[in-house]
Amino acid sequence: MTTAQEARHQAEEALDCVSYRLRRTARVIAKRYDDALRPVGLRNTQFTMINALALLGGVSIGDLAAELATDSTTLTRNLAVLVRRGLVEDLPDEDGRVRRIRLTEDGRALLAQALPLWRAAQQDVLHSIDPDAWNQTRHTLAQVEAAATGE
Amino acid sequence: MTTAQEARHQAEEALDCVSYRLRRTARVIAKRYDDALRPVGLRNTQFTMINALALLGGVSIGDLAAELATDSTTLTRNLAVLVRRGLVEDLPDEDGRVRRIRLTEDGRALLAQALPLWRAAQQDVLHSIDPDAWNQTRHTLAQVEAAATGE
DNA sequence: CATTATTATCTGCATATGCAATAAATAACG
DNA sequence: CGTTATTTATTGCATATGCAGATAATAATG
Repeated sequence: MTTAQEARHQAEEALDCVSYRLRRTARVIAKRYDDALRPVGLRNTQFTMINALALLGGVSIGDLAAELATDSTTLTRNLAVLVRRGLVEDLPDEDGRVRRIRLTEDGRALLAQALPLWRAAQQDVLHSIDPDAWNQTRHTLAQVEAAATGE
Repeated sequence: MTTAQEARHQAEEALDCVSYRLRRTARVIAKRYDDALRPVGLRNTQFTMINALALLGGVSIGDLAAELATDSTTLTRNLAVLVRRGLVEDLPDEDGRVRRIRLTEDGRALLAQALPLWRAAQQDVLHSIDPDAWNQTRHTLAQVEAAATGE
């Protein structure tokens, strides 16, 4: 019979969906970091953007999007929130199409406040698993990412 | 000196953020599955909800939210999209506060169409890594999730 | 049984996400 | 040098996400 039992079996199989598992854990863990960063008024994504800009100041939106593996239209809007708050500024480039993005002094100061909060959350999460587990997982994540984007 | 070099060092450290890595890979992989499911007009999250409902028909929003580790307010809105499309129906319960959610016939039929598309994407992703890698990663994800929610 | 507490869901608000299409500017070409 | 192609960024649209607060209904209490 291919009806009820078969459908049930297939649905159970699909619970192992890689995308579902990743999105689910990402949601749960993001909440953890969001809680940790709340005192400085930053969310996960914002912390990541600011942190990346601390390393790549003066980068274009396209390059930053590639660096963070984000869609550039998403990044445009996410950055707008930080610009509105005075944490980031976007300056014109010689090339009239390009905007150069960089941290303001306020942005850099807030990042300094956020880093200890982030580090506490990070250590908390890492302490919940075997020391090697995160290295293996990070490696696997990088592999599936490369395969998904590289083809 | 604790200024430029130190700040740079800390920012590099924060690139290993567990939350960032998970969200990033989840984004990339979700896109992969979204592409695969586009022919049937379903997105990742919708496929997951419909699939869960194939197993847990007649469940309440709260229970389904707990099952999917999602916020119930998010689920309320995500389900509304599926109800609007006639894939899901929500019926009143004896308890006047509770809504019983279940698939419609159309929803069940669409899931049947979606499953082969999902399976192709899943196999594609799994083939990009070592056979054991996903088992290990899934285990690690479950561990960090449990630690983050259980405390 | 009336009052209070708890529970289930939904709304308002803000951010996050990406596709399709647009606008603006530079680059390439003939 | 003018036309066409390409590149960079933005907007319109729709879904995804969760916190705070509101609403409605049941449960607990005295």
